Amino acid sequence: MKRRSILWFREDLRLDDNPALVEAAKDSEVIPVFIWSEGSNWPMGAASRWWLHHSLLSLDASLRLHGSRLILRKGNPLDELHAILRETGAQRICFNRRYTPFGLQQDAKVENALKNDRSDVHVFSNYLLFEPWTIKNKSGAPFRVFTPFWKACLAEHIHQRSCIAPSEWTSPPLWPKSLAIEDLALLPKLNWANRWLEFWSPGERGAQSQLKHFIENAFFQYDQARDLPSVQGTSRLSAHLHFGEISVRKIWDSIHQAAEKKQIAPATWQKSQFITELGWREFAYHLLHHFPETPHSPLKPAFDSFQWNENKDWQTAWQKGKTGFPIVDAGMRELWQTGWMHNRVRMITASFLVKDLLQPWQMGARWFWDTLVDADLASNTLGWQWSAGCGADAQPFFRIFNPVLQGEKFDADGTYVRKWVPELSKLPNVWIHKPWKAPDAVIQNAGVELENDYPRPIVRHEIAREVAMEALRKIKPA
DNA sequence: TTTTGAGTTGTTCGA
DNA sequence: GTCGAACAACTCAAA
Repeated sequence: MKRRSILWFREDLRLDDNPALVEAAKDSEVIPVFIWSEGSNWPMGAASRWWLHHSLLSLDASLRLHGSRLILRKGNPLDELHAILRETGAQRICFNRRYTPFGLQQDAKVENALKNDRSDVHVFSNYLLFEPWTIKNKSGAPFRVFTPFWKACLAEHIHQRSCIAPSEWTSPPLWPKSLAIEDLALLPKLNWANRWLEFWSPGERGAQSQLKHFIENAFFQYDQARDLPSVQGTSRLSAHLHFGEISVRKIWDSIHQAAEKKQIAPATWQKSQFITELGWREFAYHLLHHFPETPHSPLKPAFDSFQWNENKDWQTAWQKGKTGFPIVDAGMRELWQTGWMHNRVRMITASFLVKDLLQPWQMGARWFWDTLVDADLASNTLGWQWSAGCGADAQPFFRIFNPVLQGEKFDADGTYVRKWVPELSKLPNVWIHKPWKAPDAVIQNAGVELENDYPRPIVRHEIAREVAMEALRKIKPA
């Protein structure tokens, strides 16, 4: 009898460069399975669930082209895997490792339990370029500064061999029972995400075409364009990467090839800003692994004593994009309307919440977690702690962004603000980032009535900055 | 052990 | 408008 293998999909919703699939298909019938489970202390946010819903549909469609299909289950993963083993008589289970503290822990439990039951378990690594526990500084401790971390990574040999999907594989004579996608209830109940398919193409095919598009149109201009939120200068691969619709190795390889074609040396393209961004993703997982409390606690303990000034009205204004600062409001509305926000604007809105409004960074992190289609525990944590100044790169005094300056610098012609804050669209460029300073006649001409059509600023930045500086000075050293 | 240089993406002030 | 220095201050990483 031919071997029978369960291929357990999680954050690797693709067929290409999927070592677990290659192993599962080796001389074996393949049973692809996805198990929806909500046991984690960071249950998936609403926007990510929307993405997952569509990604699973896409994965099932790809599998069906191979005469296969995706078996959907929900509940405790170990129980479900046991049930499927019983139902199908499979003897092997293959999966790719996850790297959140919860994911690693759960996978270890599952792996041990299954091995104890004499199942044949194969676990692979391909979510990251480097295992978080292999990179160490000269004292053998984890890095807390990005630059030496990434330098140490690049000095390592990168195993960049991708594997390709088996051209065909066999299916079992009978499929185990599967839920319908609707049974997982992943889509939001409100009609919040209805238009998102206009913005995004979840799934492996969408991921690959986005990568191609990025390399052809934006990679070589990344340094100049990545900071401009009105321009498609970034990769927009984050959600695809998070769900493993494309592997980071595949991205690395593709850029390698494109650079080679232009005769750009490895030493050069490996130092490019975009590759460095991949490095930040590695660093985020490095930190999350070594400091698993950081999704809710500051890496720098001194910040435990920081005096926040919780204010529900301000939090709501920030969430809804009604702070009176156009660049902040544009970002928050882009987030709400598309499930995504440009990276530059993530920094601006985060700095504003934490420094200008003195709201706890954890509150912002939770909001992003729920509303971003690319929500990733490692990157979200790193980003918020960086903005708050309590993380791996503590320069809190230097990181109080001026929302007007940032707007004028990175959205000079106001295109981004006009798109997401249309009530200001008729304001001339000079005033687009500071409508409260515009002369009455200009405001009237633009058809805006401050307070009714668009709020006045909920704080004065110059004062808020001083207050934040004072609060930062008061932090007691740990 | 001590010292030294440096740290993703800033802002403000004064010349 | 542009430029460089100062801001305020600490910890990390390596020599």
